[in-house]
Amino acid sequence: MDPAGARHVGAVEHAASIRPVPAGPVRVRMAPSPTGLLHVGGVRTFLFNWLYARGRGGECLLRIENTDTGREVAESVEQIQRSLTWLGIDWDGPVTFQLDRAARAREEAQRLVAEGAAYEDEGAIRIRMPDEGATGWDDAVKGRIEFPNEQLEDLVLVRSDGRPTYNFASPLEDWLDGITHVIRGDDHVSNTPKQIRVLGALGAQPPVYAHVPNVFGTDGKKLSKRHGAVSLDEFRADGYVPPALLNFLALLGWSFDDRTTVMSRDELVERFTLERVGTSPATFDYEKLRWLNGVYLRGMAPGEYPDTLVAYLRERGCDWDEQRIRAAAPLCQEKLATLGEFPAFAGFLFGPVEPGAEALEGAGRVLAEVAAALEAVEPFAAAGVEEALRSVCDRLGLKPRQAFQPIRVAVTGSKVSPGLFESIELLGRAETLARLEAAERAAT
RNA sequence: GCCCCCAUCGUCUAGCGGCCUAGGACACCGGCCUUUCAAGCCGGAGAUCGCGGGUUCGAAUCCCGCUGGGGGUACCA
Repeated sequence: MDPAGARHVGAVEHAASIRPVPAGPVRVRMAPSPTGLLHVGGVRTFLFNWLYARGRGGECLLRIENTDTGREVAESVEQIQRSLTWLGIDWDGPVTFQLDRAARAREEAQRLVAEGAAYEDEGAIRIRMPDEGATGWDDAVKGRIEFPNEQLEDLVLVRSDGRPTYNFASPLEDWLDGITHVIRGDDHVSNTPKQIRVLGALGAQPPVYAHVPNVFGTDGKKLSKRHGAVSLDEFRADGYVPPALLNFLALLGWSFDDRTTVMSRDELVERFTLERVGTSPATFDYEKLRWLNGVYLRGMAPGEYPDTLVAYLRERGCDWDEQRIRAAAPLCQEKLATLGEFPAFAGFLFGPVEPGAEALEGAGRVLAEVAAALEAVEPFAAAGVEEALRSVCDRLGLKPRQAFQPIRVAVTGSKVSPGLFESIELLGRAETLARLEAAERAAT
């Protein structure tokens, strides 16, 4: 035998690994299981699918991998759709369900039995796997991967109760749906040779496989509750905005170059390639997401920010006066990293405050002087307020830094707040004076 | 056990043999600005490229081994 040929072990089984690059349009699929809320790690993978398809005029399907039907499934499915839509990820055609093709799966399995590629075993149907050689593929992100066929067992295609298994249903559907690229999590690598074999038995060409790295929590373990928010819903509730999350997620396992971080949805679509997807798992960095969210919040147009803020607060069940929220928005836009911080930061504009006595210590005089000065300010606006406050400082020989802090605490109830003058303007003369007087009493 | 994958600052990453005395970003530290907090600007610290062998004139980049982590090994997905 030709020694050169013998060395190419894979060649023996290449019938199963030949994978010409599909010539037609790209078609990918996002395949969540309806078992709960959408997990950010999974969403990141869906995002890669979506970016890939949208970037080359392809299609992106949404397929629910359900094995069990249950009442909750419908809710979960809706939840998934709502979350993806919120993020700005859409899909083509109707949502499909794996279970809907159970009958077709059984037919195909029977066909395989008839052809001798599969056999019945205790009521189940198993596929015959080769014992020698190897099954491999050229992964679009990881390169060539091969598994010795002796590792492949005769896997069950259809359970004895008639339901197809995942490793049968998934490749079958990929084939039926004309999926050209399967972009999925790293954890599916070892399923791939099995699925390639299934496809081969079915007489189908395998799609291009691209296994993208998983996303881990801060301890290097699987992302879970104790790391913080994990579902899209939680991030939404915390006040993260879609473009920021989308941008952040895209950077988990993918990069455009050595210096670009902030990218719009369109830029991501235009720039995303599987070639630039990395191979090692990424850790979800909440701090960086927070920073990026702030970047997007600050970058919003003057009209967009208040709208977004109001919508967020309403969604959260907050019934504060809309006009006031809008008026407060500009004071907060550049200071908040998430919308969720607004209530704590600007709440003093919507309800009573309880200044801590320590911060007011010895400030009775300043408070009284400021109250008196504010009586005369006309009109009662930021510029006039500032002028009044500064002249009190001059008169008492205090540095603004020293004098403004107790005033801030008296008026906002906190040492950290939006700009003092603007805050006072918004609060109005009557309320400001009342708070100043209350604080003055507490200070003495 | 066996099979497969992964391994660059704390984190996300750039790097695909010489451009690297390893670049950027978040976080961190210091300064400026300043009514607080942010933001912004300037500067700093931070990686013997997991370890050990090779290959090469030259390796973070290629090869082998090891270690560590992850995944699979189901009539789970």
